[in-house]
Amino acid sequence: MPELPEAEVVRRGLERWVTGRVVEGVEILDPRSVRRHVDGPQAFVEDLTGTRVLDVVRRGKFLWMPLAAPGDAVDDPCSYRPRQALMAHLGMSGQMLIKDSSLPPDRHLRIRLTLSDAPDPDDPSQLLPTELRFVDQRIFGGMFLDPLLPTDDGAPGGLGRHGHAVVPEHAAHIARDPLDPAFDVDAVHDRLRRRKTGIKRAVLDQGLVSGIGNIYADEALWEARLHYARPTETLTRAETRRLLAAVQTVMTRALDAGGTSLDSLYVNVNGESGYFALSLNAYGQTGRACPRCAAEGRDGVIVREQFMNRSSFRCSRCQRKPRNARY
DNA sequence: ATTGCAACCTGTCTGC
DNA sequence: TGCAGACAGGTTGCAA
Repeated sequence: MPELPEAEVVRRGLERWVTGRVVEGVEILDPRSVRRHVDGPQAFVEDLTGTRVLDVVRRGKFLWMPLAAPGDAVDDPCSYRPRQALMAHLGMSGQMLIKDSSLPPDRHLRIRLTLSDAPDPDDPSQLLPTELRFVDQRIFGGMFLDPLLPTDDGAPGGLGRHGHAVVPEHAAHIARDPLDPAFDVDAVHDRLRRRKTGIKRAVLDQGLVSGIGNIYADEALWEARLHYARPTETLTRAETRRLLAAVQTVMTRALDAGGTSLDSLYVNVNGESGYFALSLNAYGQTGRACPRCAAEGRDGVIVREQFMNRSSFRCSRCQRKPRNARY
């Protein structure tokens, strides 16, 4: 999927185009894209129709839109307590597109939301596009309505304007991500030290630290010069800090570039690709000289290996396999 | 607690 | 040209 930077690009697009609008119609073109909605796709249509989108929030790779119930007046957005949210996960190939209803249906269009009219903030004489389309080739992603539960950690769930201490039920097990203001590096280090596994497996665990997927795991490990099988219980605090700082800088740079588009499957809400793929140092770079080694006149090369049933990319020289490697 | 694996899907690319 | 197989940004749930 889309990992954290891609999800955040989508969140920003949705925040600008969808916040404040009423969901006037819901059309499900493929019921498999309505996930975990307890009463099924038809109830999803009924429960979502007429609600108003209050905000767009993200934690890790999960996106959600807190909703005002039909007819509820929201005079003070800070005191209104939404009871449910429209949850979305992009899976491996999900897209959220803002389009006008006059445009033809997209290939793999699964869910279509018709939105109330709203003026374009950049040009109030024009109306914004009328639809939010969920497009997903592989159907590993999906949308569903989820109750918002109080959270005991006090801070806002993910990034978003609303500071409610609530989180959707199905995002409650997701840890804070490295770009969350409340992200706690030392707390993650303490949890890492208590685990007995390899570092890459650990950073891909969304319950420990969220938002990291296969691309940014490999990029951050390369940046921090750590092998994916390094045992977590032997990490020094300095190494954990180095790794998580690498995650933060790589993700921030990716966000600035509009995300990583390896093909046309990841795009922002306007259908545009990101260009961080041009800046990848390790992921997908099999056989290329390691950029760091090359700069130092050394001969490290990027190799590809199978790990956790997926590909891992590392430098053969500056990310050597530790003797106590853990898989 | 950790780990491996299958399942959920569609599509593209490579080699025979 | 067809066909089989590998591979692709993720999450969940179950078995060992």
